[in-house]
Amino acid sequence: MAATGTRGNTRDLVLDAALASFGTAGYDGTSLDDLAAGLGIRKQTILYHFVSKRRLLDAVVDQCAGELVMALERVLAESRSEGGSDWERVESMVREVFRLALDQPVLLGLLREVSRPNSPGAERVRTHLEPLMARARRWMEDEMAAGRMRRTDAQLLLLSAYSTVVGVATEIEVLRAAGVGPTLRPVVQRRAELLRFLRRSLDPAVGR
Amino acid sequence: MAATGTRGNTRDLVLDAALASFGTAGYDGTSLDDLAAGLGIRKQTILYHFVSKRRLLDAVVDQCAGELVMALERVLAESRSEGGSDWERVESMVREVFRLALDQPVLLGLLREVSRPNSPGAERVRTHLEPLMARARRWMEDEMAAGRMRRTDAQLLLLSAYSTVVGVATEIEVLRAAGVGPTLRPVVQRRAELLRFLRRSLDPAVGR
DNA sequence: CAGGCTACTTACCATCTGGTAGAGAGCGGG
DNA sequence: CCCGCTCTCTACCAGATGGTAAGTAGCCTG
Repeated sequence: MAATGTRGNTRDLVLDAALASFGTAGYDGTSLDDLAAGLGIRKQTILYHFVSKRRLLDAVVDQCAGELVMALERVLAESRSEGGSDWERVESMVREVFRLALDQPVLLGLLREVSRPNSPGAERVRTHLEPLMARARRWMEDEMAAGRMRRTDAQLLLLSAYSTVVGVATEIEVLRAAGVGPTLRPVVQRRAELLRFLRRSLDPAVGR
Repeated sequence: MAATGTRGNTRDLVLDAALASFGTAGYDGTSLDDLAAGLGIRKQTILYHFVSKRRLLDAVVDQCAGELVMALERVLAESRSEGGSDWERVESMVREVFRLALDQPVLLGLLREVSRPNSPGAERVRTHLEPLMARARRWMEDEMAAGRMRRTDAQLLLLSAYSTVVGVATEIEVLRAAGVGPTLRPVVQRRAELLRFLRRSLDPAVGR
């Protein structure tokens, strides 16, 4: 039948809508019926593509994590081919993450939702991010050993940077709740703070 | 009947349990049945004291906001009687908020839950915090006008500080999820960063 | 001791939840 | 032409959810 069915894009539509809903209303606050209704389809169509609600969340997380990893991979490759310094590489990664976060605010919502302990999907997001983190950590520790990076606790630094990004989600919402329009300034400020923090922690060429 | 009923403390027990559950599992993730079961009472007892689930959340928010306001009021009074400078006053307020947040991590959980847009209770928390914010803002603007405080956007600064505190909740959870034990260091670091940020923005006696 | 108030209970309910079963439409290949 | 595959639908369900109604035990007061 498929009223609007131009091939198999229903799955993607569901994925997008689910991302938005999970990111704003939360997992528990999202009902498959509402989700389906919003798309003009029946809940069973969702369950056909994604077996269960839980697996729908998994799929959403997987897609987002995939996008993130790809984007970072791309930036990393560029920066490497341009032969930038460690610090320039770190900076371009941070900028990319913030760009991604601002382009798709829903991503931040999902991240926030999923970074709650005991949240379904928390584990899954961790399995996605852990290799990324481990890799970054190893790289940083190598650079530290080679004296190209200032010595510090790599893991703690990475986690701190991570939660700063997640914190941006909170901040945007807080600002909107306070009636402040979608200002770019606080976000830019956060980014500047994070970069300053990282630079102070990592760049051996910076005093103090 | 009242099996354990030593006067009217059931209400408070419910309030505490609700705070913990709302703060960790979220509003939608909390069921009155589970909440009651955890206390060894019947759901209807909860509804007797708090009419509806929604109003239970309101009561929890009210109590927490009340505690916060009282704590801040107290610190403010102390600092004033000691005749500290503006900057010392700001610093003691920040320290108090962080102390409160670390003493009762559930508070941060609730704040996080409730600062989500469209969240029931978001509006209520705002009505509690708005007068506080407005007051702080007026005070700051007066101090700025008198030249005792560096000129800046007071509201944006306050909101930024607010979301930093909420962000601490995220950070603690992220760290625990990453297997890092309950370290105090990142929190202390955040506080130091916030204080540095505020000092740079406000204290006319600080360079740069 | 009757009456009412407080605190909590059991009984019950309408609605919503995620999920199962199975039918039907379109379609491509043998 | 019909079989089988993909996709979506209707029909249905068991359990959970928030909430209502009404009862009951203790207790204070007139």
